[in-house]
Amino acid sequence: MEYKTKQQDLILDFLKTAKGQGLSEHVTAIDVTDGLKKYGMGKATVYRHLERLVDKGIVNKYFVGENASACFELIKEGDHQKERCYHCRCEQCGKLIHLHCEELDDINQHLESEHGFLVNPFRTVFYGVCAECQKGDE
Amino acid sequence: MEYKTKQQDLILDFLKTAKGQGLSEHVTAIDVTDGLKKYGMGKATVYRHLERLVDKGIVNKYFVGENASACFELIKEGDHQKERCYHCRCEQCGKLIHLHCEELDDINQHLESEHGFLVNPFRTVFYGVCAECQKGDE
DNA sequence: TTGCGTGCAAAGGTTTTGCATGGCA
DNA sequence: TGCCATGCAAAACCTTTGCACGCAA
Repeated sequence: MEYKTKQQDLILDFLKTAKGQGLSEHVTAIDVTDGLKKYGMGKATVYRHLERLVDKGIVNKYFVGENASACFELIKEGDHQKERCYHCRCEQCGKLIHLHCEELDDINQHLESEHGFLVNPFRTVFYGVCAECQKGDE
Repeated sequence: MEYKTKQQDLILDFLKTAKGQGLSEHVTAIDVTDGLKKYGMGKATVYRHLERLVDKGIVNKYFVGENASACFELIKEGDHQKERCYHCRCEQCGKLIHLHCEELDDINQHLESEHGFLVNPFRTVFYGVCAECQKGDE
């Protein structure tokens, strides 16, 4: 049995509107904790809810960057069908790039048919160097 | 100036032979620490050396799975040219699959030419579900 | 002898857990 | 009234840092 609580809604709302709060789409548990501290929410509650949302398949959890903190992202409705969103992480400036690309869909299909591996695009992050940082290197 | 020490060699040897020690190619700092504890090696030394090896480009550091612990992997000679090695992580059984695939090289080229993003294959991990676990699901 | 490398312990940051209390059904 | 959810604090966990000593050059 599961109860419906204020905190539950607050966390979901925060994830939905994270972009408007000066944060990127990539939100750490700390971000959520800090953002909701004003409502008197404890961090344990945040962690417990985020974990539960991940289990339910509503939220995606992934790791980017050097630090050991996980990122959470709401999975949008459309994402299940075609609006797949891939992440590229620049190892130099730390920027995280969202991109939608059919070629990447193709490679997932290839991995599935040839290697039997079904890719989860929400979790997968490409590491590398972004265009700007490549310019800076030269 | 850099000194040559016993510990340095021990860590490199451990990475080279990790596979033979009941571990996969994917070794965490904890694995190294535990494996070399018998030689009286402190964990700080392990972390400092691993970081240095990463800076030198000898060892690759990447994150897999739920826990926040980093994995380290020796970069083999051939890898720099064509023997690129991609990682696939099964979200269900936790298995980590190494694979060499030209199609994946193609996608990297695509990301570079079309999106200006230069992928680092050593860091990039595909998340998803492996063949066996897909069978189990049905 | 110089000063980098080491090991220990302590600190730092993130996440998990225990427990008494509060709130939903 | 039951019992899940919450908040606080403490613990667990991985990693980094400070410091005195040891060892390579």
